[in-house]
Amino acid sequence: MIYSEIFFKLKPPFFCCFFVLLCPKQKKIMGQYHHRGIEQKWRQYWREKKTFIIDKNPSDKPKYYVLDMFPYPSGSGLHVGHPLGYIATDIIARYKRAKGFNVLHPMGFDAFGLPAEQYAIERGVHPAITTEENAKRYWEQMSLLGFSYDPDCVLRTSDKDYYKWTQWIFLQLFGHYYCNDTQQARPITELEQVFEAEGNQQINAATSAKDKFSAADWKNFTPQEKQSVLMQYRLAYHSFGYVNWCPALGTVLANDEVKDGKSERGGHPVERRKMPQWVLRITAYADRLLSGLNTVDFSESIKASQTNWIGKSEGGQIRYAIEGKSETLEIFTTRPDTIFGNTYMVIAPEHDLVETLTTPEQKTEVETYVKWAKNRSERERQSDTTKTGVFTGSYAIHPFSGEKLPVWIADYVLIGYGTGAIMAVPAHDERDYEFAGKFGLPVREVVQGGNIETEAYVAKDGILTNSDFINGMTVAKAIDTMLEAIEGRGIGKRQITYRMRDVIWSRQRYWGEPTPFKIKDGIYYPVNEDELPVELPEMEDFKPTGRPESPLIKATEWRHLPDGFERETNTMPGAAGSSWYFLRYFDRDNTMTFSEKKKSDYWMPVDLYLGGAEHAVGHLLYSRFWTKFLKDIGKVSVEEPYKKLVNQGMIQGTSAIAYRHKESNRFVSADLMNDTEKETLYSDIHMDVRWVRANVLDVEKFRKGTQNKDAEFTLNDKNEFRTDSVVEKMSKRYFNTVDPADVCEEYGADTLRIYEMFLGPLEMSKPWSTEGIEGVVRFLRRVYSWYVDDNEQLTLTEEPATKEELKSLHKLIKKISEDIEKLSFNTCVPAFMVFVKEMVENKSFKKEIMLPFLSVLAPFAPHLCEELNERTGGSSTILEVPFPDYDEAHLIEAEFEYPIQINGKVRTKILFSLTATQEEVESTLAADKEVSRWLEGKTPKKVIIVNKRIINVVV
RNA sequence: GCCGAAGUGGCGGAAUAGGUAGACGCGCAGGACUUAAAAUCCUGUUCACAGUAAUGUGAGUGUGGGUUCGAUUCCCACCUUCGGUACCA
Repeated sequence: MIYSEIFFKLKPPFFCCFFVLLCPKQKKIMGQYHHRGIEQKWRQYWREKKTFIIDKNPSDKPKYYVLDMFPYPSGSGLHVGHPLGYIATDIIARYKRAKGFNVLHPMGFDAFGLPAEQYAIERGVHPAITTEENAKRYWEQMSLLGFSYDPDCVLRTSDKDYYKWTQWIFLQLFGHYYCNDTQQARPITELEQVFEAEGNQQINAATSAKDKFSAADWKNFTPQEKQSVLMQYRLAYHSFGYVNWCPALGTVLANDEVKDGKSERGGHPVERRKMPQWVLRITAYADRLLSGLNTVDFSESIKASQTNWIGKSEGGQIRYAIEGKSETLEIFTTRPDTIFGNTYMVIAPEHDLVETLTTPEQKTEVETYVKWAKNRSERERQSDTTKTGVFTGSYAIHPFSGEKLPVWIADYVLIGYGTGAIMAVPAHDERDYEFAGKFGLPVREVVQGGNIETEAYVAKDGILTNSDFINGMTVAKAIDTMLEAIEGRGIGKRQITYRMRDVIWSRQRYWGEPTPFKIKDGIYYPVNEDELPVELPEMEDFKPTGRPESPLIKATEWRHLPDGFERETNTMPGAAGSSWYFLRYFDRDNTMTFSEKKKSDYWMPVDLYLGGAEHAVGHLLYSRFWTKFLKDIGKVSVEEPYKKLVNQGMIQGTSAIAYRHKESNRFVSADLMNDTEKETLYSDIHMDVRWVRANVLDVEKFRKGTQNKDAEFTLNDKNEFRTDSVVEKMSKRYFNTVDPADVCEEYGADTLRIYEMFLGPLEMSKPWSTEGIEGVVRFLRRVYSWYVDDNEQLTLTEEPATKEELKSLHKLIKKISEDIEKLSFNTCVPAFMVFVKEMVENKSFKKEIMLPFLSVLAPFAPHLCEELNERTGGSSTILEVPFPDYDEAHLIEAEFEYPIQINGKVRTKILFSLTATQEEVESTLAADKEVSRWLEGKTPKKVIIVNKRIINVVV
């Protein structure tokens, strides 16, 4: 096409000479690497021959399960940042397969949930349609990169054959409680039998129940009462409590979906609101989620995030009597040693005792404060930490000194943590110190070591004072002694508290799994298993209602059942489908069970799980929790779903910033002004990165691509318009996205695969830049022309390889296999480059070398290697060609050129046999001219020889 | 504040059971081919100083110390950047 354009523009005499000149070149070009034809051909081959489809039945072959976190198919399609992890896992998958493993490498779509639904609402198109379109587009984009996903595994969490089982698992959670004695989920029917026989006094279970009852009580309960008691034990339960309500999204959100008081998605403000909700009792599994971390291979930062999120803290729960009242106040503390420094009490504004404790004199003040505090948004509360509070008028009695302690209400005490009440020890807690200072409450030092005149002393280091029977003890000893004393007097107990809350599992949104329940007379009845799935009704108007209720409420026909029952209308959160999808890939079409145990016993756990660090707490905790539960009920055998987890770094975008005058439509080249001018006189405008190369804007492309046709440009003295560049998240909104399909078209999929690996370590974040991709193009071109000459003839010869050639090859095999195992893909690329360069330079065309090389390169550049494998006579796909093993025999060296250091500085190099003795080395060194020059006549004190590394002469 | 990760040429980054710092690639400079350009190939490229040059000398992996024959790698203190998290008692 390019040539023909030139032809038309040329005048006839030119035309002829150009044509003559072109001919030999044309021929040369024919013998060059053309990625388009090759890559298309092999993609088609793989598809038609079903190369990537494997038998999912258990076999004798060792298995390897390599999994990517599946994407939610957003409307913007993939950008070059997404495939980074997919390329890495594909290399692993192809490598392991060639190493003889039975490899499962699936891909699917996390299609339900908020992002997909928001996109649909913005477009005004039904989410079922947008999801379908987007998933299709993702799949096409992924196919371009040559990923070896098994097409028979592909699943969507929004398919009813899939979400049937999401609902089924939810019902199992509903049907079980957690027994703390056996540390295991048990059927709720067992619990009913116990209640029937002996009440709940002896039950040690994970529960929100506070009240104790006897067998007789149980029998007297109404059916509603019985159900509401059981709800307090179920692992999936319905409750009424404070939740994160986001009015803009029209739904409640889980704690991990709220960041800085705003919704993670969209950044809308979030309020606290009391609402009925479905909740999962993940806290029952807190300890197992924590201890399981020691058995898996996750990065330190992920383990740390999860540990922090679970937030286990050990301490004591202490009951305080209230002066003149029968009620008691329960508090939780990790510092019972400081109890003699306790000078007042604080309860949260939402605390149950607020009303009881408020005296008539304080009533108005308390009501005003509580109302103010409750209406305060999370955001305000977090950004403004100055202490506020109000006195209730009541006093608690110190359990040891008998002192009267004023009870205050303050919003620095959170209802969601511990008991929602604290014993305030201002001398040894920063928050209490600030509060006491502000409201003139006494500060009493009980641990020596700080200066409480100026600040609270919080270190757990010092000797107890002013503390009766624990005086003179260390903090650690005092904590233990005090806990003993509390238990001894029966005023409290040792207590472990978790920061992690039970997770709210209902959303007032359309695009999710319907929660499979029917309601009648206030009782929630699970839908029968044989009625699953409860299908999501098709609705024209699926938008949020704006009220705290699901849009499904409008599906009246669907909702009202003929037998007088009403369907639950809340749907499940996006995290539901992703909590177990890894169990479905290898048994996608099973209609009898969610995942056949025989198969999961073979395939689970996932050997390598790769994905973004943003799922460090949410998805990873939920899926670990579900796996543990499914193990408890005997449906899977693994305690942990992922053996090894790696987070790939983000590929950021490099945005191009142009400056437009604030008063006019004039853009000024960035090098023509200073930073102050940029800030004060100009607005930053993101330019589409496709218009910019090396910080210079192509003004013509801008004019063609923009709506802003009247823009004027002030160029610099080189007639260029320069932009500034900023590294930030790759996103449509910043016009800095790069489509992998464009890169594939221009440079090829193999090039993109290798280039993304070459950019740097997998786990590190790095900005995208196309500068440098040429190096990879040149490399692949060189590989091609090593096998195929300018006349499209194969170069390979039958001649036996030399010792040196075999050594280089086996060094490469060793390096590549070791580095792939370490996931160090970036270091593989230079090894390939050096090897090929060496072979080409030495004009080495030995089949003995070139055939194994193809297998080694194939995981990285599958299309090219398939092509060359076929041309060199390979009969099967390269996936079936075993990855070569290296042979130590080829790697043995007889001698080594040692760098010679004199006093730690390298001065020369001398070749020694690896068997040379210390004496031989020393005498050679003594005779060496260069060495003696540096010795300046002195005798060496010591000669250190490090085998195959270095020789250091110490003078 | 707390937790985690990371600081190496103009740039992306190599090298850590302590052993030649800067592999490989980009960029840049020079050269070959070409009437010319593109493409391709070759050479050089950490910095400073000296020399016409080959080369030589010194410094050098965020900063300051320490251990060692030898430190990018280990130890101590600090600085900076990024990510997570935060009134969690």
